[in-house]
Amino acid sequence: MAMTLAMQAIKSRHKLLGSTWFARPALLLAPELIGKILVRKLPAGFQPRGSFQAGGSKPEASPAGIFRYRITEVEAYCGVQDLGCHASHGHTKRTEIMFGPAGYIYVYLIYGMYHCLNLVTAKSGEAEAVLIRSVEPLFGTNQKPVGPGRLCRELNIDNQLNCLKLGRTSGLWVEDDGYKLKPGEVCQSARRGIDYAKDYASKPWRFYLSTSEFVS
DNA sequence: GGCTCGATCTTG
DNA sequence: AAGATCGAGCCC
Repeated sequence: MAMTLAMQAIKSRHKLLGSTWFARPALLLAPELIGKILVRKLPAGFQPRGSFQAGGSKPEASPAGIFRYRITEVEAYCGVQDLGCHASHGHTKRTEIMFGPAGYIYVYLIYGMYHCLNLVTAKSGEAEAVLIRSVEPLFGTNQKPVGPGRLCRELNIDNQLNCLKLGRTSGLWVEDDGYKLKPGEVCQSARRGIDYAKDYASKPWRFYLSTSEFVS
Protein backbone atom coordinates (compact mmCIF):
# COMPACT_ATOMS: atom_id res chain seq x y z
CA MET A 1 0.00 0.00 0.00
CA ALA A 2 1.34 3.46 -0.94
CA MET A 3 2.22 5.89 1.82
CA THR A 4 -0.13 8.85 1.64
CA LEU A 5 0.87 12.42 2.48
CA ALA A 6 -1.40 12.37 5.50
CA MET A 7 0.24 9.20 6.80
CA GLN A 8 3.68 10.72 6.34
CA ALA A 9 2.60 13.88 8.12
CA ILE A 10 1.35 11.92 11.08
CA LYS A 11 4.45 9.79 11.09
CA SER A 12 6.81 12.77 11.01
CA ARG A 13 5.09 14.22 14.04
CA HIS A 14 6.06 11.18 16.04
CA LYS A 15 8.89 12.02 18.40
CA LEU A 16 11.06 9.21 19.74
CA LEU A 17 11.37 9.55 23.50
CA GLY A 18 14.96 8.99 24.62
CA SER A 19 16.90 8.48 27.82
CA THR A 20 16.54 12.11 28.87
CA TRP A 21 12.77 11.89 28.81
CA PHE A 22 12.85 8.79 31.00
CA ALA A 23 15.36 10.22 33.48
CA ARG A 24 12.70 11.40 35.92
CA PRO A 25 11.08 9.83 38.98
CA ALA A 26 8.72 6.99 38.05
CA LEU A 27 5.84 8.66 39.85
CA LEU A 28 6.11 11.71 37.60
CA LEU A 29 6.74 9.73 34.46
CA ALA A 30 4.06 7.04 34.84
CA PRO A 31 1.01 9.29 34.29
CA GLU A 32 2.79 10.93 31.36
CA LEU A 33 3.31 7.56 29.72
CA ILE A 34 -0.46 7.17 29.43
CA GLY A 35 -1.37 8.16 25.87
CA LYS A 36 2.16 7.73 24.53
CA ILE A 37 2.85 5.11 21.87
CA LEU A 38 4.67 1.84 22.48
CA VAL A 39 6.31 0.72 19.24
CA ARG A 40 7.38 -2.85 18.53
CA LYS A 41 9.45 -3.86 15.52
CA LEU A 42 9.10 -7.59 15.11
CA PRO A 43 11.55 -9.84 13.31
CA ALA A 44 10.66 -10.85 9.77
CA GLY A 45 7.80 -13.27 9.75
CA PHE A 46 6.54 -12.36 13.22
CA GLN A 47 3.37 -10.41 13.88
CA PRO A 48 0.91 -9.91 16.70
CA ARG A 49 -1.32 -12.95 16.84
CA GLY A 50 -4.63 -11.25 16.25
CA SER A 51 -3.58 -8.61 13.75
CA PHE A 52 -5.47 -8.23 10.50
CA GLN A 53 -5.71 -5.79 7.64
CA ALA A 54 -8.46 -3.27 8.33
CA GLY A 55 -11.59 -4.35 6.49
CA GLY A 56 -10.35 -7.87 5.83
CA SER A 57 -9.71 -11.12 7.60
CA LYS A 58 -6.19 -11.80 6.33
CA PRO A 59 -3.29 -11.21 8.72
CA GLU A 60 -1.70 -7.79 8.31
CA ALA A 61 1.39 -7.92 6.11
CA SER A 62 3.48 -4.98 7.30
CA PRO A 63 6.80 -5.07 5.39
CA ALA A 64 8.52 -3.10 8.10
CA GLY A 65 7.03 -5.28 10.82
CA ILE A 66 6.34 -2.22 12.96
CA PHE A 67 3.31 -2.19 15.23
CA ARG A 68 2.09 0.72 17.37
CA TYR A 69 0.04 0.66 20.56
CA ARG A 70 -1.39 3.45 22.72
CA ILE A 71 -0.33 2.97 26.35
CA THR A 72 -3.43 2.75 28.54
CA GLU A 73 -2.30 1.39 31.90
CA VAL A 74 0.96 1.52 33.89
CA GLU A 75 2.30 1.18 37.41
CA ALA A 76 5.16 3.07 39.04
CA TYR A 77 7.77 1.19 41.08
CA CYS A 78 9.82 3.55 43.14
CA GLY A 79 13.19 2.22 44.25
CA VAL A 80 14.61 0.42 47.26
CA GLN A 81 12.26 1.97 49.81
CA ASP A 82 9.17 0.83 47.84
CA LEU A 83 8.35 -2.63 49.26
CA GLY A 84 6.41 -3.46 46.10
CA CYS A 85 9.48 -2.88 43.93
CA HIS A 86 11.82 -5.76 43.10
CA ALA A 87 14.70 -3.43 43.94
CA SER A 88 13.56 -3.24 47.57
CA HIS A 89 15.86 -6.20 48.25
CA GLY A 90 18.81 -4.18 47.02
CA HIS A 91 21.29 -4.89 44.26
CA THR A 92 20.76 -8.38 42.85
CA LYS A 93 21.47 -9.94 39.50
CA ARG A 94 17.88 -9.48 38.43
CA THR A 95 17.37 -5.91 39.65
CA GLU A 96 20.73 -4.47 38.65
CA ILE A 97 19.28 -3.07 35.45
CA MET A 98 16.88 -0.91 37.48
CA PHE A 99 19.80 0.72 39.26
CA GLY A 100 21.27 1.78 35.95
CA PRO A 101 20.45 4.76 33.73
CA ALA A 102 16.95 5.49 32.44
CA GLY A 103 15.62 4.32 29.11
CA TYR A 104 16.48 0.63 29.49
CA ILE A 105 14.18 -2.38 29.34
CA TYR A 106 13.56 -4.60 32.37
CA VAL A 107 11.73 -7.83 31.55
CA TYR A 108 11.16 -10.59 34.08
CA LEU A 109 9.42 -13.95 34.12
CA ILE A 110 6.43 -14.26 36.43
CA TYR A 111 4.66 -17.43 37.56
CA GLY A 112 6.92 -19.41 35.30
CA MET A 113 4.90 -18.58 32.22
CA TYR A 114 4.39 -14.87 31.69
CA HIS A 115 6.69 -11.95 31.13
CA CYS A 116 6.30 -8.39 32.41
CA LEU A 117 7.65 -5.32 30.62
CA ASN A 118 9.14 -2.45 32.60
CA LEU A 119 10.88 0.72 31.49
CA VAL A 120 13.68 1.96 33.72
CA THR A 121 13.28 5.57 34.83
CA ALA A 122 15.01 8.12 37.08
CA LYS A 123 18.74 8.63 37.36
CA SER A 124 21.37 5.97 37.93
CA GLY A 125 21.28 4.55 41.44
CA GLU A 126 17.57 5.22 41.98
CA ALA A 127 16.21 1.80 40.85
CA GLU A 128 12.86 3.05 39.62
CA ALA A 129 10.77 1.63 36.79
CA VAL A 130 7.33 1.74 35.21
CA LEU A 131 5.43 -1.48 34.50
CA ILE A 132 3.48 -1.39 31.25
CA ARG A 133 0.21 -3.16 32.06
CA SER A 134 -1.96 -2.56 29.03
CA VAL A 135 -2.01 -0.98 25.59
CA GLU A 136 -4.52 -0.32 22.83
CA PRO A 137 -3.53 -1.45 19.31
CA LEU A 138 -3.42 1.30 16.67
CA PHE A 139 -4.05 -1.22 13.90
CA GLY A 140 -6.64 -3.84 13.18
CA THR A 141 -6.57 -6.74 15.58
CA ASN A 142 -8.79 -9.36 17.11
CA GLN A 143 -6.68 -9.61 20.25
CA LYS A 144 -7.04 -7.45 23.34
CA PRO A 145 -3.53 -7.27 24.80
CA VAL A 146 -4.92 -6.34 28.21
CA GLY A 147 -2.79 -7.14 31.25
CA PRO A 148 1.00 -7.26 31.50
CA GLY A 149 1.31 -10.97 30.74
CA ARG A 150 -0.96 -10.95 27.72
CA LEU A 151 0.70 -7.75 26.49
CA CYS A 152 4.14 -9.37 26.40
CA ARG A 153 2.78 -12.49 24.75
CA GLU A 154 1.10 -10.38 22.08
CA LEU A 155 4.17 -8.20 21.41
CA ASN A 156 6.60 -11.12 21.53
CA ILE A 157 8.43 -9.65 24.50
CA ASP A 158 10.59 -11.96 26.62
CA ASN A 159 13.95 -12.13 28.40
CA GLN A 160 15.79 -11.48 25.15
CA LEU A 161 14.81 -7.83 25.51
CA ASN A 162 15.93 -7.62 29.13
CA CYS A 163 18.64 -5.02 29.76
CA LEU A 164 18.49 -3.66 26.20
CA LYS A 165 18.11 0.06 25.57
CA LEU A 166 14.82 1.39 24.27
CA GLY A 167 15.26 2.30 20.60
CA ARG A 168 15.18 1.03 17.06
CA THR A 169 18.12 -1.28 17.69
CA SER A 170 16.28 -3.27 20.33
CA GLY A 171 13.04 -3.19 18.35
CA LEU A 172 11.11 -1.56 21.18
CA TRP A 173 10.68 2.14 21.81
CA VAL A 174 8.24 4.86 22.88
CA GLU A 175 6.95 7.74 20.76
CA ASP A 176 5.00 10.90 21.43
CA ASP A 177 2.61 11.71 18.60
CA GLY A 178 1.22 14.80 20.29
CA TYR A 179 -1.94 13.02 21.41
CA LYS A 180 -3.48 15.10 24.18
CA LEU A 181 -5.49 13.63 27.03
CA LYS A 182 -8.50 15.41 28.45
CA PRO A 183 -8.24 16.69 32.01
CA GLY A 184 -9.17 13.97 34.48
CA GLU A 185 -8.85 11.22 31.89
CA VAL A 186 -6.00 9.56 33.78
CA CYS A 187 -7.21 7.77 36.90
CA GLN A 188 -5.21 6.32 39.80
CA SER A 189 -5.61 3.27 41.99
CA ALA A 190 -3.59 0.87 44.11
CA ARG A 191 -1.16 -1.39 42.25
CA ARG A 192 -2.18 -4.97 41.55
CA GLY A 193 -0.78 -8.14 43.03
CA ILE A 194 1.53 -6.77 45.70
CA ASP A 195 -0.38 -7.52 48.89
CA TYR A 196 2.93 -8.32 50.58
CA ALA A 197 4.17 -4.75 50.21
CA LYS A 198 2.73 -3.60 53.55
CA ASP A 199 2.01 0.13 53.58
CA TYR A 200 3.21 0.42 49.99
CA ALA A 201 0.51 -2.00 48.77
CA SER A 202 -2.16 0.69 48.95
CA LYS A 203 -0.21 3.54 47.36
CA PRO A 204 -2.18 4.83 44.36
CA TRP A 205 0.64 4.27 41.92
CA ARG A 206 -1.34 2.56 39.17
CA PHE A 207 -2.37 4.92 36.39
CA TYR A 208 -4.91 4.11 33.70
CA LEU A 209 -6.99 5.67 30.99
CA SER A 210 -10.53 5.69 32.33
CA THR A 211 -12.00 6.05 28.84
CA SER A 212 -10.31 2.96 27.39
CA GLU A 213 -11.64 -0.57 27.22
CA PHE A 214 -8.04 -1.73 27.10
CA VAL A 215 -7.48 -1.71 30.84
CA SER A 216 -7.10 -4.75 33.09
C1' DG B 1 21.48 -28.22 46.70
C1' DG B 2 16.63 -27.39 48.10
C1' DC B 3 12.62 -24.53 49.29
C1' DT B 4 9.32 -20.83 48.62
C1' DC B 5 6.79 -17.67 46.18
C1' DG B 6 5.39 -14.46 42.64
C1' DA B 7 4.06 -6.77 39.50
C1' DT B 8 -0.53 -13.40 35.85
C1' DC B 9 -3.87 -15.67 33.20
C1' DT B 10 -6.85 -19.53 31.99
C1' DT B 11 -10.11 -22.82 32.92
C1' DG B 12 -13.78 -24.82 35.55
C1' DA C 1 -11.38 -21.22 43.05
C1' DA C 2 -7.32 -23.36 41.69
C1' DG C 3 -3.62 -24.85 38.68
C1' DA C 4 0.17 -24.00 35.41
C1' DT C 5 5.38 -23.53 35.68
C1' DC C 6 10.27 -21.80 36.55
C1' DG C 7 13.88 -18.77 38.07
C1' DA C 8 15.30 -15.43 41.60
C1' DG C 9 16.31 -15.01 46.16
C1' DC C 10 17.46 -16.90 50.27
C1' DC C 11 18.75 -20.34 53.61
C1' DC C 12 21.06 -24.15 54.49
